[in-house]
This record gives sequence, structure tokens and C-alpha cells, in this order.
Amino acid sequence: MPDNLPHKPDPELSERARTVLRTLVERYIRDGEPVGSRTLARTSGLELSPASIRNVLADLEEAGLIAAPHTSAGRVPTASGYRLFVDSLLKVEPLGQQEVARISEHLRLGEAESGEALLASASAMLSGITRLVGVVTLPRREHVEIEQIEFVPLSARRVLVILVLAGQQIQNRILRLDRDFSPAELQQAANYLSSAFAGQSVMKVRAQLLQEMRQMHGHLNALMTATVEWADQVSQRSAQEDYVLAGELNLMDFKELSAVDKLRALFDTFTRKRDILHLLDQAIDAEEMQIFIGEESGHSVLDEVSVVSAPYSIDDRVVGVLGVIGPRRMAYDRVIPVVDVTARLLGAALDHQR
Amino acid sequence: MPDNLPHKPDPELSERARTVLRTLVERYIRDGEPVGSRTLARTSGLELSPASIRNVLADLEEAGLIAAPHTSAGRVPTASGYRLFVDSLLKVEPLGQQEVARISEHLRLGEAESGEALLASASAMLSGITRLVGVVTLPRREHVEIEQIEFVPLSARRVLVILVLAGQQIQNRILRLDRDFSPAELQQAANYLSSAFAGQSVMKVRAQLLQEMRQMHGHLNALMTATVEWADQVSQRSAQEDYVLAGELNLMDFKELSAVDKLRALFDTFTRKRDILHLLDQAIDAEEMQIFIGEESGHSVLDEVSVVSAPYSIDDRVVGVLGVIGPRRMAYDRVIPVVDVTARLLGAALDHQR
DNA sequence: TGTTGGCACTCCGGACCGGCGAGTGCCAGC
DNA sequence: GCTGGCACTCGCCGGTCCGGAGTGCCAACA
Repeated sequence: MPDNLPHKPDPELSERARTVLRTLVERYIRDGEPVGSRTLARTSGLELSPASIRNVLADLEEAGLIAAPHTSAGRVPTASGYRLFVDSLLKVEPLGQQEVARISEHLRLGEAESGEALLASASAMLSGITRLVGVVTLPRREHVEIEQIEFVPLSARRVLVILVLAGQQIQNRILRLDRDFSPAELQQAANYLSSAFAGQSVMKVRAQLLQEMRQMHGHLNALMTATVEWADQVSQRSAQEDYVLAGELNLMDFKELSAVDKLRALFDTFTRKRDILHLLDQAIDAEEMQIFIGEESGHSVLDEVSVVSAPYSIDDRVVGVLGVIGPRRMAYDRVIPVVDVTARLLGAALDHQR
Repeated sequence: MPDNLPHKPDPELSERARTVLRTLVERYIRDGEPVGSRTLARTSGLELSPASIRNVLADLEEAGLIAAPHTSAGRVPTASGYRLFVDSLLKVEPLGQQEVARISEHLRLGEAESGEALLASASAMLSGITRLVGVVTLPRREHVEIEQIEFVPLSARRVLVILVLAGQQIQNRILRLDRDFSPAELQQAANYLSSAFAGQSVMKVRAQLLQEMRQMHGHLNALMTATVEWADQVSQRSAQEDYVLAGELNLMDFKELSAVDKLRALFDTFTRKRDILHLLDQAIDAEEMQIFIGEESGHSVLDEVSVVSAPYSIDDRVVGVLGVIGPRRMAYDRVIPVVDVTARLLGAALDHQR
């Protein structure tokens, strides 16, 4: 995380200043309007007059934690203000029993037809509970094990290839071939490949497998090579490539984003995906919850939003991230535990079956 | 199509009035601003003074074909104005060779992994070429033939069911069972079902099949019944249920829609899907190109947009619709042929394989 | 009779203005 | 070190004014 603002080397805020900052941020998060000394004097709990509060505010402003949109408006937290807030002022209360139950309810594999449907509903959950944008990356497949490979003959020269991956993920694709294969041959090829992969990731075996096949009796080769290549493609794709969004429209409800061009820019980057994925990647690598506030993300389009994200795992291996995107003034105290819990539960739902 | 406006019984417009209306609509489509007598006098080709044009405009207004946003603005076409325009004033020029080629290029099944990917790329095409919103419904499956059914054992009590439908569509789902099945049993069940369906639609055979199975030797029943039920669900779903959108964001570029709340309402109905599907259904039933202009759609959220849609077929049976959604002032002369051609080519791409 | 120029009128949008309210910074006094 | 007081700065709101665009109507003309 870059040290974003060119300011004093942590002037060690006084307890008072911390209280003021905290109530200011809380207040601003609540109703999105710059807050002034007057309101703070009343609501901070400190027994101080507005005038004294103003002194504190001046200090905070100098420290780069808050800013005034214009001379006679109240103050607004800056990115570093929020940062300090979430890092050391925020008291996150864990989710209630009831809410956890509600989440895990919706994340049962019960009616979900596939892993992908599960991801979608996780995303919808996130967005539904927080009234922000939910995002869940498709599980990274480089390290995901291949459990099984099957061939289903469709018609002459058309074969359906089925790839069963760990974590309920199924991929299929139709291959067009230049000669017929008998059911027995297909079976043979499937057996061979399935045992060759034997619960390993494509990455691990690919090279060796292709090597091996090159020296083989030839006539199943076309089919098998094509299959391995495709399996490889499949595992390259994903996490780096795609995610499921939900509730994008919620962003339209926040006045700080309601300018059409800002929205347009945001939605554009949502569909372009690259920037968002780049951001989420960091969270995958970190293997723990990450929060990006405004400019911290390093992508100027995202200057006005925050992203709260947590990685999720299948069988104890981190394979993806999920999270929430919303305006900087989001209710971090609620969002953080929701994201956290959802990540855990999604992981559980995905590896619980076997 | 309802006779929308409570006005004169078609006062048989003069040739002059028609010309004025045509250039007015064309102009308004071009730059979205109310057009006045002055501009019309210059650009209509008629050798008339603004004053005379005004008389004509008064007639057109009385006939409900145009309207003035306020006293001293130019005129704007009403829904019925557009209607008359597209029905009898519009000269649609067919697409150039080059563009047709470009479309069919992108609609090759070549790299498309599945039918669904094809639909998505059709949608993207539509949106890309017209700079509007592209929409393609998933093919209706009630009448689509089931070509094949396969079972792939995953692990004890988990079986992957694969449904191969006509038109490159593949569905799969994991079934959880309450006892083990041997590969031989699965094979047997697959054979039985595949031949029972034998290229027919689920709808046709469902009842009879369930009946038959009820009297059977029992122990494969759980599996097979579940499969038939699911196949039935699959074929109920779709067309009535889902579509692929592309380029929603394009709507933000039109000033007449750029109010955040309007956009919000529109995007909401896009994700709610119901209204849009209801509209598109009519196009499916009509089995020919349909154009809904503004209020004509009957859904007040869609008052400010037009929908140009055409059904597409697989193997000569209409199974879905595709089209374009945009502001009323869209370039109908370009959009219409694009939609038309894309529908044909998509159909072709979908049934060309076998 | 249809076409035209002229004219008064309407309306929108932008610019300008002044007052109000909210909030600030600073200072002097406690 | 806290506080009240005070002058000051803005943004916002409503009002007014003006120019431009376009209209409807009328009287004159071919």
C-alpha cells in the first residue's frame, strides 16, 4: 500500500482528534453531507464547543485526513482519513447469527445447478445485503485439479468433451474431428487422460503429457492433443479473466456518483473488466481481506469508490476473490463482516461436496 | 398494433405533408433537437418559405404526428409520427456486401464454444454495429428436439447428466442420488432415455414417458424420473425466461435518456427482464420483424425507447427473437436491415451443423 | 386560393444580482 | 486551553432581465 499523502510522518493523533475524526467519518458515511464543527460538537460526545472542535478540525486537515470541498462547507474525509478510520478507529461488530444463517441458506448447493450458479448467487447476496455492487471472480483454475474427463460421441466427427474440475465446476465443448472414433476408442482415450491427470492440475502435467503422447501409437492423438490443449486454455482463463457482478445499478443511488459521465466511466470499466481484475488480483495474492479506498486503487476511474474484498478457497487453496464495490462512504462496519463471512461460506459450499 | 391516438381517421396526408414529415423525422433522428419551419424550408427540397411550412406543420400537429415540446420550440415526431415514417416514408437500403460479410464472419461457429456463446456474440454484434443495445433471447426449447442424453458417474451418488439439444445447445447438471449406480446401469438408462426421446421435444413425450416408467422395474426409476423432470424444466425455461443483452451503456450517450432516474428505470427493467420478454414474445408469435415505438409497447418504462426485433429460427422453426433497443430517434433505415440480416445469419449458424 | 413577408408574442436558457444560511478562521477574554 | 464573538467566504436559491428561436396570425400579393 503506497504512502499516499505527502504529509507529516504520522503526527500521532491525540485521543480527542481520533474521536472527532471517527464521528466525522461515521456521520459523513451516514448522510453524505460535509459535516461542520457545530454538528460534531453536538454528536461527538466530547464536551466541547464548536470553536474548539474547529481547532481539532484544522489539525486533521493539516494532517491530510479531512478536507473542505470549499471554504464554508463542512469537512469530508479524504482517502487517508478513511484509511485511518478503517484501520484503527472502526469497531466491526460480527454478524448476527441470523444473518449468517441467511447467507449460508442461499449458498447451499441444494438447488444450484452448478458452481457458476453458486458464484452468481454469492454475488447477488453481497449486493443484496449491502445495497452495493457485488463481485465474485470465477475460481482460478491453474491449480485446480482435474477430476475427470469424458467423451460423448454426438455424431460422426463431433465429440462432446467434458471436463470435471474440483469444486463443482464443469466445462464442456464440442470438438470437430477429421475422422470417426468408435465408442471404444473414446472410452480408451477418456480413461487414459483421466488417469493421467488423476486429480492434478493441468499446469503440472501438461508438458509431460504432451511429450508422452507424441511418442504414442498415433491414431488417438488428434483427439487427445486437442483435448489437452483445450483443458489448458480453460485453466488459463478464469480468475484472471472473469467475474460475476451483481447490483451495479445500486451505484446510481449515491449522489456523489450520480453524474452520468462518472457512472458511464465506472460501468465501462466494469465491462472492460481489466482494471477491476487487476485490483482483485492483489487481493488474491495477499490471501487476506483487502480494502482499497478511493485513489489507493491506483486506477483513476476508481477514485470515487472503495472496494472491500476477501479471497475464497476451495479445499484450502485460494482460488478467487469476492467483494463489494461502492462509494467511498460505505458502511465499512457492516460491509466488512459480510464480505468476510460470505467468502468463508462460499468456500465451504464449494468444497463441501465430494 | 393499437390505433394509438384519438384523432382524425387518417386524413390522407398530402404529398407535401409527407415530405415535410419525412425530412423532419430524418433531421430529428440526426441531431435530436426540435426542428423548426426555418430549417425545414431549407432542407426539405420543397421550394417553400418558412411561413408555408408552418401551415403544413400545423396540419401535422393536428393529425397527432408531431408535437411541440413548448410554444416556441420546433417540432418533434410523436410515436405515431415515427410509426407513419417507418411504415411508409422510410426507404430502407439493404446492407452492403461488406457488412453482411462482417456479420456472418463473427457468427461462424468456428471458435464459438457453444450455442450460448454464439448468441452472446450476436448480441454484441447488434450493439456494436448500431451503437444501441443488442438483445437476443435464448432459444425457446419447448419444441427443440432432444438429441441425446448421457450420464457420467462422478463419485458415489453423484452423477452428471448431459442433455444435448438441437442447435448446439448443451445442458448439464449434477444429480445427487440416494444410492449407487453402476456404469452399466447408467449406460442402460441413457440408452433407454435417448431412444425414448429420439429426436423429439420433451413436451411431446414427457407425459407418456413418465407413465411408462411408472410401470417399470423400479430401480432405475429415481434416476430417470429426475432426469426427465429436469429436462422438462430446462425446456420450459429460456425464451420465456432469459436473454443476452449487450451494450446497455450505449443508452447513456443519448441526451433524451441521460437523466439518471430514467436510466435507472430502464436498466432496472432490463435486469428484471419480465417486461422486455413480454414484448419480445409478441415478436416471436408474429414470426416476423416487429417494431415497437415508444408508447406502443404498452410498458410505460419503455415510453422513450423503440425496439426493433426479428425472430430467428433453428431448422425452420422460430425459436427466439433478437433485436435492438434504443431511443425512439434511432436510425431505423440502418437498424432494420441489420437486425433482419443478423436474425437470418444467426439462424443459419445455429442449424448449419449436424 | 395558395404563398409570402411582417409582426407581435411566447418561451427557454443563460447571465447577473442579492440575500440567506452554514461554516470557517482568528482573536481576545476568561 | 477553552470559549464566545465577529468578520468573512461560499454555495444556493429565487428573482429579473435579455437574446434567440420559433410560433400563429394577418394582410398583401400572384
